[in-house]
Amino acid sequence: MACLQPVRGTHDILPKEFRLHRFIGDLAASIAERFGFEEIETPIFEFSEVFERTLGDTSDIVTKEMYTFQDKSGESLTLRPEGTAGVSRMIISNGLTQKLPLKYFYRGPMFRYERPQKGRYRQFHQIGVELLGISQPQADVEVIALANMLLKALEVSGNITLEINTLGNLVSRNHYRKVLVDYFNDHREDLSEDSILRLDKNPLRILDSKDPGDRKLIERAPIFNKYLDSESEIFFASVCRKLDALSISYHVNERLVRGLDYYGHTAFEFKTDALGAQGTVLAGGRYDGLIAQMGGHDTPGVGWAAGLERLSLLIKKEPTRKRPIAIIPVATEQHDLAISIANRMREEGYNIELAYQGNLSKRLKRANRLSCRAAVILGGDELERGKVGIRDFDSGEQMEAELGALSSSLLKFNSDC
RNA sequence: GCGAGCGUAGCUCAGUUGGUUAGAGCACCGGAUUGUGAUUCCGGGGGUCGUGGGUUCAAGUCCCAUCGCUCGCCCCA
Repeated sequence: MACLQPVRGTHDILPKEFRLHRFIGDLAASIAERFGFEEIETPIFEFSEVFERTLGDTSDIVTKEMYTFQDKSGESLTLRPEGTAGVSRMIISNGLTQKLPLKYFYRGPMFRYERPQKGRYRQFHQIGVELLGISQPQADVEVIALANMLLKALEVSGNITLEINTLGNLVSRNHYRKVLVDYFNDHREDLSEDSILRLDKNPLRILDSKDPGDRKLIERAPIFNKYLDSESEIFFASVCRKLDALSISYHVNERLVRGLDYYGHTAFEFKTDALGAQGTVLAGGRYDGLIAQMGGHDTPGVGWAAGLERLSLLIKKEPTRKRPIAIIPVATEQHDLAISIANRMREEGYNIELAYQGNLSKRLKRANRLSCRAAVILGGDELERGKVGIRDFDSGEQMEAELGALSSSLLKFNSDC
């Protein structure tokens, strides 16, 4: 029986949910297009090195969180855990750094070997954008504005707030890290077990700790802003000023950090309180060091990604779709006619449900259940006079129409649901 | 990987201190109505009670293991 279950953390996407995914994805693609971002797709697996190289050997991520396996030739492959590394590899492989700046939108499944939680799965789906080749704050603001516009268009429920922070440039960040490590070392005995480990592996992440004891220490911890050099300061101020100019509201969260070394300057997250512990709906930042770290020419980049599963949980209104019209033969004698009328109407752009089987009552019942707007009823008596019945499911009225002028008679039944 | 809670029909759930043949609503299928949907009435199919083991005269109920789900921790690229 175990084999008939989906693998832990994966799930089937049935039509209702799929419509929602497509709605979000299509809307995102179209808004991205307004900003000049073109949609691309990279493979859903890469040589493991693509991801390992970007992550370094530091964290749990490589050992614990990736879907890594060997293929038949012995190559180590990894199902992509996120989009940026693949896009970066694509840019290097195709020599696209000749044509900077590059603006890409992508969507598709991602894989992480994690324990499932609310809005968090082993196979999940993301949309994302990357803007490469621009080291000025305009790029950061462009991608944030795009994200903001998308969330607004989606009319997502829950209080979504934009939190933003700067991680500074490399010099500032190293300086701050040193100060932070010193501070926490002085209070080592008060740190949680997890955070003592983080002190060595990833000290900035302590600022994100949920442990109440840690949080007290964090409140009094040195703040990043004070250790920014002037370049970092000017950069962040410029991002904020431009957001103000666009009337995009944000909250500066000095504790907002990123785990990996290639991140710098802007980091941002759109968060909601409606999803428990998994409150980040859309997150991104500047990753100027990434492409160089992967072995390409030093190329700045900034982008974000958002999970469709989480976004879906926040969508209030169902996406609409065109209601179909049913073509219903009364008896088997009309089946051939029905299928040819159905196809003709489809060629003219109508959504047509052909009633395949059952008596008239059942066919109508089924058409009704499929939320058809109307039914074209093909009965022997009417057809002899060159007519068909048209039943309006909303009003309950039924009228006759010329078979030859069917298409125009159906025009008024174009509606969404 | 760690912790807690939960697994009874497609869905939501009931099932007494362990006691005969495991129930309801919704959904589905059929009929009333073989040329007219939603309403109504009548009927029907569906379950190895997540799985395996144990205790017991007797287990959906108690115990152990395992799988899964949910929420949280770690991690969050």
